[in-house]
Amino acid sequence: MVHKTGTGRTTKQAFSSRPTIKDVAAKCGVHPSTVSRALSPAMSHLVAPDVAKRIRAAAAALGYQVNVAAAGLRTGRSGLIGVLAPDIADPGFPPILSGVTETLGAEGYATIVVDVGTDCSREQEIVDRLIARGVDGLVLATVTLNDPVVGHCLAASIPVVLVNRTDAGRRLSAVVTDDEAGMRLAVEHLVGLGHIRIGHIAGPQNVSTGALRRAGFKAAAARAGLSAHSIMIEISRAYTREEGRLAALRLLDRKLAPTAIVAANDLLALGIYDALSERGLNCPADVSVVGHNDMPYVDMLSPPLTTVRIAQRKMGNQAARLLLDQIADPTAHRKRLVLEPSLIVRTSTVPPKR
Amino acid sequence: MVHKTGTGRTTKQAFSSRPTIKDVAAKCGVHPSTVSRALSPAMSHLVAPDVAKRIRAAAAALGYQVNVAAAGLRTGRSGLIGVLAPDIADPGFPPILSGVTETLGAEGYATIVVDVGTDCSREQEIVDRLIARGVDGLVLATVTLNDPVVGHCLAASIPVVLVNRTDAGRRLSAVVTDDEAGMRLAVEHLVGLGHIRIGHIAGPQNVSTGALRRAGFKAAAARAGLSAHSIMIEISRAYTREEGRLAALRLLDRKLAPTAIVAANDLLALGIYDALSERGLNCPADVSVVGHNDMPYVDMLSPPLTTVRIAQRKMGNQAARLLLDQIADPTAHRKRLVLEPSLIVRTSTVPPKR
DNA sequence: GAGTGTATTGCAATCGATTGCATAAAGGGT
DNA sequence: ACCCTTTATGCAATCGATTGCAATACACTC
Repeated sequence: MVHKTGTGRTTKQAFSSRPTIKDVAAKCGVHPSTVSRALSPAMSHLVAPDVAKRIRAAAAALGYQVNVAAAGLRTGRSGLIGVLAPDIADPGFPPILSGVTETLGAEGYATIVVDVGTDCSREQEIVDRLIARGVDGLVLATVTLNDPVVGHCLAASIPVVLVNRTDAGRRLSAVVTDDEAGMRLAVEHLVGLGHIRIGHIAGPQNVSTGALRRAGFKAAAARAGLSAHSIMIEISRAYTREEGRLAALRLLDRKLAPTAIVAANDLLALGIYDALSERGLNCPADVSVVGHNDMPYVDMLSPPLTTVRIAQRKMGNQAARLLLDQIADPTAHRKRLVLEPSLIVRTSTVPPKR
Repeated sequence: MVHKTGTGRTTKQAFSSRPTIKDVAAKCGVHPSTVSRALSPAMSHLVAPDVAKRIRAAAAALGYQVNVAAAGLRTGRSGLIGVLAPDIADPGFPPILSGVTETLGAEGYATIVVDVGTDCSREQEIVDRLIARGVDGLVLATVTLNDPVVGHCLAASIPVVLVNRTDAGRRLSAVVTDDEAGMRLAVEHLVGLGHIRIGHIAGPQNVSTGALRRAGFKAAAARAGLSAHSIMIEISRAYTREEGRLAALRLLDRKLAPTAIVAANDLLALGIYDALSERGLNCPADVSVVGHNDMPYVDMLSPPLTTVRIAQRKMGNQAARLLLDQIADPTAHRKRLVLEPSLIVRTSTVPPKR
């Protein structure tokens, strides 16, 4: 007769499995709901002070921590925020991320960071997965100008804040820097040094920073009195050092090469340095270079890079705050914060030769 | 009398709230459990092929996605992994993180990355919070040699893998590089160039990389025939550029300054560059410098940095794999993977002057 | 001492999914 | 025809916490 009842199953939960609210309740001889109330700041006024104290003591003794996932199931809030990053390995991004997690962490939220890479279809899927995980909000640092993911998020009516990059329709809240102002600073600096043939290596034109900085470059050049044929623009396909190198080569190989180049991004500027040494040219003697972002350690390059500094950490902080506001009041209208950039002059820019 | 009852509460869930398994079940005229089975690869063989197809179609039509948190409550698995990072802004870390998330993401896990900063007490608390969130495992890149958090994790009997840094007792699985071998490569390279007075800027001695690299430096020097008083060591208090600068100054200000310095970390090497220019010295002419980690863009420094390359991404991949194995079989014994470093020779190292 | 509050606490439903067990229907063998 | 498998589906408990409502106890007023 095989009457062996399930073995090992009876262990129930002995082991070192985490204590639950029931364990605390049992230890105190009260109902779980009382424990829940005692431990919730918002509800603790409903339980007798001495009982509450006893419960808190028991909870501490047992090492009890509320199961956030279980609580979230009931309350509908997971305390999770999804962050989509274009490329974590880009040194320009971590400061933004720091800012986001700092502000969010202070409010008890944890962040799930996903490195999207280039693949745009993946982006949609990633957002869906995060929503399935029950995130309370999303921070997107990846959107392209006409990104389908924007409509997708709107349809899901989930709080979203864009950071660094914005969408064409401006349908979502965003924290960005003034891309046009940044380029104006760069161009005015170069014109002030005496440059009259200036090149620009633009970023991908389907992301706002690429398009806006290019427009800003053109506007600033015109404003500074440079004619249309004294500026030249090459568009890179990605914000990478290699793409920057390729675009810079195209610029340098023109009949009338520029005496200064403004990059839409520091990584592109690194590529310019590569291209220059490849062509046997010297920066800044032959060509001045201006970057954008002031990512960490560009002051250690040879030569130290003149670049447009943007307040990345602050950008992250403010994006997080905007998101928190939006979670607190989902009906609130979308907002747009624009941070002012500043120019950090180092030694990659000098007056043109003779 | 304030008898206003909660308004707006009755909304129930109309809105655009996500569909649940019940909605799918209703639409197909089957029981939720059937839907659950149809949608779970492991259980779908239990439901009739045509019904399963109908269910999948309905789920797709409704845009249904399983609520991972709810499922996790029942199954006890959250699909979440916690990662503790020493400092996200350190360019050396993102590649490790990429590796971890890549491997974990492929298996359906999402990662919560927390930047711990310096504060050690915070670390304990962060781990507790992550456990409360129900993470299925932890990747720690932050442990110190005698970190109380190790015992804490052991007590919680939660799968943990250490990465890059290890604990003194070797009580947890870990993926690290051969710190001693790396220093041997550096020292042998310098000795081969003819250096006979070599300095070392060690990292904090309470983390394994700091202690092991220092030990490795000493061993390699002895092995290469350098006497104890021809090597000199300064210990930095943190892996930062500023601490590197300070330690380098101490080294340079000794009566008999070294002709070459090996840093335990590239960030420290940056500080050496700073200190050198501060003292009016030139690298490599006056002092050769070797870094450690080969973090991104150190090839663009002036001069390009000779450094010990470690396979960060691979380290991340393997740590993730180890963690997955440990989750699959919690009784499995702890493992230790040691990756071999290699030396990348650039132009920051040359033979000593005359 | 009845009436009216007010302060505490318990009860039970609920969130969304999973899964062991029971049941029902269909197929097969003799 | 009957019994025994298989196969497919439904039922209901469960995971851990929260919260509206009900119930009890105690205090206070007149």
